[in-house]
Amino acid sequence: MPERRPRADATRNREAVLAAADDLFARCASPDEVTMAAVATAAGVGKATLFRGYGDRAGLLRALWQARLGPLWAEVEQGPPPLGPGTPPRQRVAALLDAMLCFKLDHRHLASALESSGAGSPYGTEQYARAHRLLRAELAGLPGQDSDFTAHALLSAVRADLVVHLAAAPDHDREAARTALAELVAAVLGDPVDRRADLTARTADEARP
Amino acid sequence: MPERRPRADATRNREAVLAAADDLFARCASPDEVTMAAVATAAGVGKATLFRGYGDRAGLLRALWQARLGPLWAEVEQGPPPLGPGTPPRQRVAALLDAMLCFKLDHRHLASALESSGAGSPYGTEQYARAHRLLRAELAGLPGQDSDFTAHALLSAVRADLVVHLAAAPDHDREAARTALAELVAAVLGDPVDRRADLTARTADEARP
DNA sequence: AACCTATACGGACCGACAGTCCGTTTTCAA
DNA sequence: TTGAAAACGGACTGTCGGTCCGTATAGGTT
Repeated sequence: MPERRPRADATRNREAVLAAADDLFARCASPDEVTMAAVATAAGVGKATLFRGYGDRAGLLRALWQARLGPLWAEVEQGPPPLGPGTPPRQRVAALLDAMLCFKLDHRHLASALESSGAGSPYGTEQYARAHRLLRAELAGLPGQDSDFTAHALLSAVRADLVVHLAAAPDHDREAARTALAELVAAVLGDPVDRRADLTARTADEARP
Repeated sequence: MPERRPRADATRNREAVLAAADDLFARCASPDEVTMAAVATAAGVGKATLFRGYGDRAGLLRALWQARLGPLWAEVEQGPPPLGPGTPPRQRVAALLDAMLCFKLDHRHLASALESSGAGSPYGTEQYARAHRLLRAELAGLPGQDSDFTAHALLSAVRADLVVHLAAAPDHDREAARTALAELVAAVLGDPVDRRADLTARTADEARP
């Protein structure tokens, strides 16, 4: 079997569809006002081409997400610290969550499209499973609670629709959000340094009668 | 204006619809195989009666959720400790989250129906706003991080689809889940007792070269 | 009991959208 | 050049949420 490579027009159209979809999701307020027909038209392509290329709506969303997430994930898997492997667990977990928050802030439209109209719940997607496995593995090297549940809980703090909700607030501030998340992570991990300082200060305040 | 009360058949039908919907959601695997027509038929009622009574699908879901959640919410607002008011913040937050976890475990089908096919994201519903306000208020009385974000993060740890996902695992154990959540809450709140003990142990381990 | 009307009922109907089918066009290797 | 595999596109279908409107009924009035 000579293993033909795909035809030129096919790959060209794949690209066009992804670009068109990205653009439309960015432009529209709600993900589900972006119909498959609209994507097809915007990409200058027939509807069947969408479905042939991606199976269904959820497939298109997943592919688009995958394409955008690719670089970040590569950095996580084989990049330098603090995202890459070989980083001490505490720092890597913090870096991972910070990166996810930033990524989702930068790709809100896609993120919410994926979660809401995408494929029901994010749990059960391969993406989620990978992120969860990684996080759980890092947490397992740390003292403290049930690493499986903790990984879920940390990931849930950067879920797309929560991020979208936070970012939609009139007084939203990216850096403040990152700080708040970092503090949460530190608290959950029981960061020895911050926690000790924090404890000390609080004790000093409260102990004074 | 004499403020007529609704006709007897109207209220009877309202009940019937709620009961039928609850039953159907419990019986079906995925929430969106429960069509409005099916609910109408199961309730022995015309489709228009559903829409007249609840506006749209999301409205029906919300009403159903509200009806089931009512008792719990009443307990939170005016019941005895630890759920009711007057409880010390740490304990009340823990009790609230535990209660939410249990409630969602007991009403998985409804919970996931509400979140997935319901009305897109839970943020923006009055229900969520109330829970968030309450939690934030309790957290504000505690030292530590940004109480607004922390409230969101804690609530996200008991989101319906996460709970459903956890409960679907073959080795799921209700008590273990409650414990894991309680530990998470303690960590996030920086529970002074547990935390200090924990710190001591860990420091002793790590400090030794 | 007969009557009257606001209120509610129900199922035929509509528009929209995800997903499919099939005749036509394009690529590309021989 | 040619022919067949690969890809295309838009008309078509099935389903579902939601509406419309003629009909039935509750329940107050006489």
